[in-house]
Amino acid sequence: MTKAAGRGEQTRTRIMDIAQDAILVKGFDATSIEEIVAEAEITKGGFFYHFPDKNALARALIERHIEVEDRIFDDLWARARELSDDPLHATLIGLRLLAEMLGDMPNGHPGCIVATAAYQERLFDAEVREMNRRAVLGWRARFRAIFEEIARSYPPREPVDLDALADMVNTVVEGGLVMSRALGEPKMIVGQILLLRTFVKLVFLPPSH
Amino acid sequence: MTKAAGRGEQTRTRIMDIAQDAILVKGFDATSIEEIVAEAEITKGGFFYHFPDKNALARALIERHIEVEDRIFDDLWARARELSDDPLHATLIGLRLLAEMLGDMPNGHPGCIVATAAYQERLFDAEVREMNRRAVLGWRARFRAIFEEIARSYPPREPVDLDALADMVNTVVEGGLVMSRALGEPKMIVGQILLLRTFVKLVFLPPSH
DNA sequence: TGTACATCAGTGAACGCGCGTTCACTGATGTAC
DNA sequence: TGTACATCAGTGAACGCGCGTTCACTGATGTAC
Repeated sequence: MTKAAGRGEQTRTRIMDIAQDAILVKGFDATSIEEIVAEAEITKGGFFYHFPDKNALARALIERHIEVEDRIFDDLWARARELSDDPLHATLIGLRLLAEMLGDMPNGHPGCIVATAAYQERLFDAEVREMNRRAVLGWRARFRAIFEEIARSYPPREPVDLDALADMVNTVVEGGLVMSRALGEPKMIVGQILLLRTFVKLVFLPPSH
Repeated sequence: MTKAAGRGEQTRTRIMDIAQDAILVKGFDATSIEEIVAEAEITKGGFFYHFPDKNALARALIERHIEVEDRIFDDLWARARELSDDPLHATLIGLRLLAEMLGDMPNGHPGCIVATAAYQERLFDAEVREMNRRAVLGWRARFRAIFEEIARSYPPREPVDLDALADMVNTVVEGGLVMSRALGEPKMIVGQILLLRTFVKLVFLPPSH
């Protein structure tokens, strides 16, 4: 649509980028408009030209974050599907790609705005919380469809709730982000995703020996 | 040690309880000293009699939270060990007890202070971050010992990194907390813990048929 | 048993600073005629 | 092609309010003699 973004659009994006980096490190409240505009090299008034108030910035960030995350999942599973037609093997590849992507991020992955919002509930209005909820439900539906397809070809060796299994992907991502932040070991999340991959393999793949 | 807590000790504990509830809902910054002392029915001055500054409150909360969480794991696995001498079955029982405990919490589990701190890094000093790190490493060591014992009797069906598996317990707890908060479904975390239990079973238990 | 002093657990008023928000104004770019 | 006007993307100064922190003082409880 917008081929070349205008000056305003560029500034708006710059504000959001700077704000996101800071918020993921310090939290929403601890990130002042003052420091954002200083780094963006505009004045406070300029900020309020782009966003009616600070909450509008939060809403815009969450909205964008959800879109980006959706696109990442789309891309990874599309690439995985190119590498294997079998749904199970494609998903095992997808999980490996996901682990690689999280491991390749320089000085640690950014963390998840959705998680930040979840732990700072009262800061945001009902609309934001609902956006968050629908995003998580969307991820559930996405992975549930994938696991359903797998289960048709590979009957699970133990009864598993496919919704729970679908949620598990994001549970491990979110939990892994929290844990590797707390540990100060950005690579720790890679091992967690690969372990989830082993679990998926064990659930669906028949014993080979 | 302190058999009957004195008046001061009681007030201090009340402040911490009130603060913890509020912080888990709104985040640290969004929780003002003013609202804490209002609910505790003391004045601001009273707060600063107990804590030199607001960061000292955060440190005390994290310290206490880690102790409580340690005790919970101790208790659950001790009870599980009473119910089965076999390390694998005891752990499967322990995970079920953990799921039950998280599910039984009225109006949702409180969430994890460690996670809050992880996402609000810059608010806290190096000491707090180090406390957090050592707590997570402690949990890793605890569960690694358990899984090592299990692995001696039940050789894993797929090669698994025991440190990663040990971390997985807390990854699923933390991730489950984030996800069930985002979803507004407090029970969702129960399914995630039970799914982890299924994984542990699949990794160690030989095929029964 | 009564008195003097010290410590504990606060009160209550004041302060100042940062932060979000407002608003009148402005230079540059785009559009109509 | 030049002029008039409108819109865009801000500037810069001011405001006010909440929040963390300080501090002098105080009533109740504990301890020494």
